[in-house]
Amino acid sequence: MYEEPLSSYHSGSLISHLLRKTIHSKRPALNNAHLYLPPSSVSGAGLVESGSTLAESAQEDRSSMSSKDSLGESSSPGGHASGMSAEPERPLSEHLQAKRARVENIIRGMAGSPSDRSHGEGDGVEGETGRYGTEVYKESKRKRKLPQHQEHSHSTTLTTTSSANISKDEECHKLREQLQSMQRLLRQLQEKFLQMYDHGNSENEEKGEGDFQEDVSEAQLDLSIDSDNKRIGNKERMKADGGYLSTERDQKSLQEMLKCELSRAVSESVDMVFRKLSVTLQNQSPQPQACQSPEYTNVEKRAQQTCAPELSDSEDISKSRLLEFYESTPVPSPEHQTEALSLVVRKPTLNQLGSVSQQVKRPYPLHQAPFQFSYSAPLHDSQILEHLLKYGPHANFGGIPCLPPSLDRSSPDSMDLPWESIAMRSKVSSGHLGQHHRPGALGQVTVDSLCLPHVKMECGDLQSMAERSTFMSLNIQEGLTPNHLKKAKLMFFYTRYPSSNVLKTFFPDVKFNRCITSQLIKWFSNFREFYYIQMEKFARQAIVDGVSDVKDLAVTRDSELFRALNMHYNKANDFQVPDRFLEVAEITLHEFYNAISLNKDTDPSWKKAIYKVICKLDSDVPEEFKSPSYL
DNA sequence: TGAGCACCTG
DNA sequence: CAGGTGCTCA
Repeated sequence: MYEEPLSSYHSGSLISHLLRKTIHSKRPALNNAHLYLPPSSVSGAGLVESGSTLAESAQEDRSSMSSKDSLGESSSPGGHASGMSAEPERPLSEHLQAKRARVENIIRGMAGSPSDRSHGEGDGVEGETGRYGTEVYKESKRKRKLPQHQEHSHSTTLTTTSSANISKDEECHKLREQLQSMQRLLRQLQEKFLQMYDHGNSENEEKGEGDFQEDVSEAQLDLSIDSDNKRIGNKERMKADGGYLSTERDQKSLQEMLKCELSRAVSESVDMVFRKLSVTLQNQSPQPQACQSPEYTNVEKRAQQTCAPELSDSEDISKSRLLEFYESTPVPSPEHQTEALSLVVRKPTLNQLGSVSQQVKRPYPLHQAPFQFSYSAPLHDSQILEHLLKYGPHANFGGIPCLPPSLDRSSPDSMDLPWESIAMRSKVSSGHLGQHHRPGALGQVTVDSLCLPHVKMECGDLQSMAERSTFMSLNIQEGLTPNHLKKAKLMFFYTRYPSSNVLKTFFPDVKFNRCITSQLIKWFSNFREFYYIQMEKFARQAIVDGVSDVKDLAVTRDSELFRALNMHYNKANDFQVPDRFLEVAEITLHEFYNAISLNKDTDPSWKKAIYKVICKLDSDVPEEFKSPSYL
């Protein structure tokens, strides 16, 4: 679809990536399916022999697998995953107004968003964080050390407000290009918006049943996560009211409204920026009179607030400079902030329940945030717009796991990683994982892990140290968090015997050392222990119960055995356990059953043979888990 | 010798 | 889940 030809910052790939994400409403249930081995064929020796073949055939078409459990995705305990809480009734007009306001907020936010960012920008930050890696575990030191780079760069920007030597034409040209690309993106946003809206409508009218599509359109429609957490989506409410058709007209009008707002905002913001540019270029004064003009719209006011000192800076008004220009914007007064911060992340979702006053709380100057968000991946307006495209200005950026230095930025993958991810929140501060976490919803949440510069700007807005540490924890970790544990447990559904390399690959946000590695290995060891204990227990129980044939021992999602395992590794039950795990569990159960039946358990090392079998049955862990922010 | 594992224990 | 222990293996 849409590609950004002028883009020097991957917006094209980002967009297509997002569109892909959107299109694939469901993650493939098992993209790493292994050859299924019927229990009858599982004699220990045979399996061991075919071990390597097994691994190779892991890529085989899954159709070769017998699907005893047809429950598959649909067996997901559906309802709970919607994450929608009931909302007190609210008049439709009010709701529409709220949406309208949100759209305006987006646009205002866009007006103040960084135009671009050079790839070099992150270097300093990364270098800084990279050095922390050393053996020592003193987090506090780390935190104190980190902000330096930012402080430096920002104060530099703030203080050098003179002598722009570069050709104004060139400058103008660059800005124009950026603005044009921004304009295109805004249009894209608009189209996407309406497209999704329409799509969502038809989907829902056809199906009448909430599914991922609805989730997507809902997420995109509902441009903000209301701070009071009371709202539910338009459609949700309509559904509650007993149908869509009756409210079709309202939706249409809302749609029209959105269209108008977006069109207006696009032209306004572009015009405004051009105006601002010309004003700034004319009088290199940091305080153009235009700023005071009362007739400016809110959008313009926002931009005027940001227009102050910086454009005159520098030998080279590069993209990164422009970004700093925005980032170093002086903290606006509260009454302005309510408008200006709309684009910006205020805080992790959990505490987004907070009041509007949170928006104006900024205990630290932007550039003096008491802790650092290093973002190795450069962030761009396109990314911001993409995020808005999906989530709106208030969407949760809380899970932003800035790419750890360990991820080589030169690697093409490092750019992609955040997009593959799910917002992660440390259980330390968030309690439980959101209910939204289910495979089908992966695509929906991916962009939450954007590393937007605004996050850095807003870190001062976080209210509690707990939140800050949560944010910190999203950078490179020197310890394992409860979220890592949870992730490890989910990984166990795929691999019972992960290699160290796998662990390193799938915990990229963890700074590995001997201790961490052994801890992770220990975790999996404990998982296996529980797993095998359950297997033995249920196998013995089956024998006691008089089960005479292994074929009568099936492991389905209804099985007690599965419930026990699921309770252990997936307590919140918000993860769709892969079918393959059920198969492996069944094989394991059969192994135990057979061994016990044959009195092999008299041999003290009788389990070893079983272990040998089971360790061959590991699957590849899905790519999503590679994201540092998964969960 | 160290890594990785299972097992036992708290 | 982590600590300790003993075993195996490279």
